[in-house]
Amino acid sequence: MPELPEVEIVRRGLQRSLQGDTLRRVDVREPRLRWPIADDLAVGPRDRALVDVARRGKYLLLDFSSGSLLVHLGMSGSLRFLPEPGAVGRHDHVDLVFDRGTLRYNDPRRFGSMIWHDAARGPVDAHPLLAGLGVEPLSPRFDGDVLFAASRGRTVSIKQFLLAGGAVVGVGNIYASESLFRAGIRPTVAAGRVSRPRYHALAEAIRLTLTMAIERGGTTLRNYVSTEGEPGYAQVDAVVYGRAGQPCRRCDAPIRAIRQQGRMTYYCPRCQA
DNA sequence: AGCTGGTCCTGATGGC
DNA sequence: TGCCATCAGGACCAGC
Repeated sequence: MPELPEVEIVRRGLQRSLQGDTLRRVDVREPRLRWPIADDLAVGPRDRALVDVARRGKYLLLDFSSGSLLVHLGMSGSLRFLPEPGAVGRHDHVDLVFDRGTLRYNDPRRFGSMIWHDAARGPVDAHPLLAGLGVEPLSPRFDGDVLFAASRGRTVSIKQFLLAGGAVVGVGNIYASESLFRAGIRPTVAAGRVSRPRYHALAEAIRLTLTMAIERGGTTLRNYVSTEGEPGYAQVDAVVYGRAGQPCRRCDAPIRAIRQQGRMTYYCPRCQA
C-alpha cells in the first residue's frame, strides 16, 4: 500500500511531468470512492494550470490557481501518467486530462479519495481532512520533543499513537513497526509512559526509515507509482514487518506478531524491551 | 476529550 | 479444479 515514501515519490513525479500544464477535462467513470466524487471536481480546475504539487501526510495536493485537488491513494490507489491515454482498464476510475497527457487514477479497493477544495473557501490547510493532522516527519519541526509533548497523558499504545496521525503524519502500519524496532521500543507500551530520550530515538528512527524508503523508491519505482505490479519495496526491506517467527536480524530471537486495534504489529521481544 | 470498534472494498490466500 | 470463507489495511466516524 502506498505509504508516505510512495506518495512523496508520486508527488515528485507529478511535479516533474505536469507542473505548469493545463487541465482540460476530468473524466469520472466510477465516482464511488471513499466519498463519492462530487461534480465540482470536474469544474473547479478546468482550464487551469497546475501551479504546484504538494503533499500533506499521505494526501497529494494538486494546486491550481482556483483551488486544490486533494488525492488520497488509500490502500490500493495509483496514478499513472499516460502521454497517450490508450484503452481504459479495470478499476481505472478517473482521468485528469492535461495538454501533455492523461493522469489516470486506478484503485481496485476504492479506499482512496479525490476532493476539490475551492480557493474561495480559504487555504487548503484548513480543510477538515487536513486541519487536524500532525507534524510532517521530514520537516525540521519534527523531533522527539514533538512526540513527547503530544503523548503526555495518553494511555493508548505507542503503536496506535503513531498510527493515529495526530502527532506525526505518514507513519503507516509498516513503518510504525519498523521505526519502533529501530528505536528499541516495544509497540505495546503506553504512549504517555515513553521517556523523552526514547522519543528522540524514535523520531530519528522514523526520519531515517522514511528517508531511506524514499531514496530506495526513487530508484525502484519510476516516475509514477504503481502500487500494483511493482514489488512493495517497503516490504522487501522490512526488518520486522511480515517476519513473524523468523529470526531477528539483530539478535536472532524469533520475531513476534500481535494484533493491535485490528492491525498487525511485528516486533522483537528481545531487542524491544 | 480520549478510546474502541465499525466501516468501506477487492485481491490474495488457504481449506475442503 | 473450483468454490467459499477469511483476512489485510488507511483513516474517518459513531458511540461510549
